[in-house]
Amino acid sequence: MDISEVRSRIIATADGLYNAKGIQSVGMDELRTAAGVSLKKLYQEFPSKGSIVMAVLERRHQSWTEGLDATVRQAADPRAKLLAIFDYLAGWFCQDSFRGCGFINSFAELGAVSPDVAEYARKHKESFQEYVAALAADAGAPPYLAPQLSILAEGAQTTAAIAGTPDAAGQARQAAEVLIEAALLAARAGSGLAGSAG
Amino acid sequence: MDISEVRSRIIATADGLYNAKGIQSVGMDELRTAAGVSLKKLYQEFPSKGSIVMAVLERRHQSWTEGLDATVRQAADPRAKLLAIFDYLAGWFCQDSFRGCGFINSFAELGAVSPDVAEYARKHKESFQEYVAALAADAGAPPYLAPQLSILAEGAQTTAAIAGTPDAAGQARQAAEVLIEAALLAARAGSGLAGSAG
DNA sequence: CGAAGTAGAGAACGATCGTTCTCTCTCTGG
DNA sequence: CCAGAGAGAGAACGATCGTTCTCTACTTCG
Repeated sequence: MDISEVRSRIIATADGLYNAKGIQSVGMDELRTAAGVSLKKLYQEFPSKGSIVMAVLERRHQSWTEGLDATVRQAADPRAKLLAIFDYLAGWFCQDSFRGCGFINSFAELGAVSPDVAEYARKHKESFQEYVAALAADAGAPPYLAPQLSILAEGAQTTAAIAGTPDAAGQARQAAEVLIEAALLAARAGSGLAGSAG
Repeated sequence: MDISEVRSRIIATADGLYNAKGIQSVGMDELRTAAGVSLKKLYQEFPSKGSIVMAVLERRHQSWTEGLDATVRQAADPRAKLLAIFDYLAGWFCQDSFRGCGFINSFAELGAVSPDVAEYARKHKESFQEYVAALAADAGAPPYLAPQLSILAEGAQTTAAIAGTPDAAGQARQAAEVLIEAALLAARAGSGLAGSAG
């Protein structure tokens, strides 16, 4: 467990530094100092910087998934769960450490030269879309709603990051309300017709 | 004019390389070879790599603005102009060279360490939002519509880049239709009431 | 023709990167 | 008390980066 403690401390430190300054701007020596471990131990735990990057991405994925799900679970009904996605974003955007989605950033930085990073970012976004799709299905919405909400969430992240303000979360949430409303109306109308016809 | 020709050739080459491989992954020597100029001439035209990056950002901003406006101008009515934004995105996403929004990417890569890059990315996004706001105002939509459509456009860009498919453009366009419809309905209802009251 | 200024090619330089090696110190087993 | 394994600190290494310098060749003007 001690060996795991130092490992997770390295990953957590790397996560913070990579988020704050970008991956390529943080050298192994800076990470070593910040994590308070020897360079030898660092390379004992990880064979290369690339493997640290992948470990950080895994940590981010887990953190995002758990945090999002915790917020969504607090919502009462399926429609509120869909909107809770944007409440989670709002809380995230207000953190001082927020500098945009770590997967979008790492993809932008390394996606073209590191297939592993590109693939992991793709899978992360795919899993988010599937998560939204499950929530939308629970709400009885037609399948086209999930990509729409996912795109809104992605856009809110980059907009908030570049603008430096959390406004985009609320704006995206209001847009989501409209889209959900319209999709549910269409579904009810569609299923009603189909139901009466079937 | 010849001095300007070599300069623009350098910028165009740098744009292509930076887009394809990321800024930090492209060295001055690679740029020199690809542009077919001597290292001396390169540093004669630009004092540093950073200034080339800024010149590339300017070129991207101009290219984006002109391309978008050309597509928008072809649309007949204000509502179609708003939707034309997503048609422009669709065409862009289908290009082989598409690797995401260059401003999002450069912000992710250098925003934390280069205030100039961060500021330019912010201004670019701001100008896009103002452009959308003007189109939305022409359509008679309430002011909240523009940020919603901007966020959709941003999200479509990152989604398409990471997923590697152009699907997001169409999905965002459909969402935009719903949002525009709802906003115009609300505006007509609101102005109708206000007008009858005033 | 001859001299001088200019441009190109690439070597060179200092800095920094990821990674490895060395040296020293400590801790443990007998 | 001692021998040896292991860990920490940081020097060292090769590669690469951005940037500058050198050397050569060509061109142009008198």
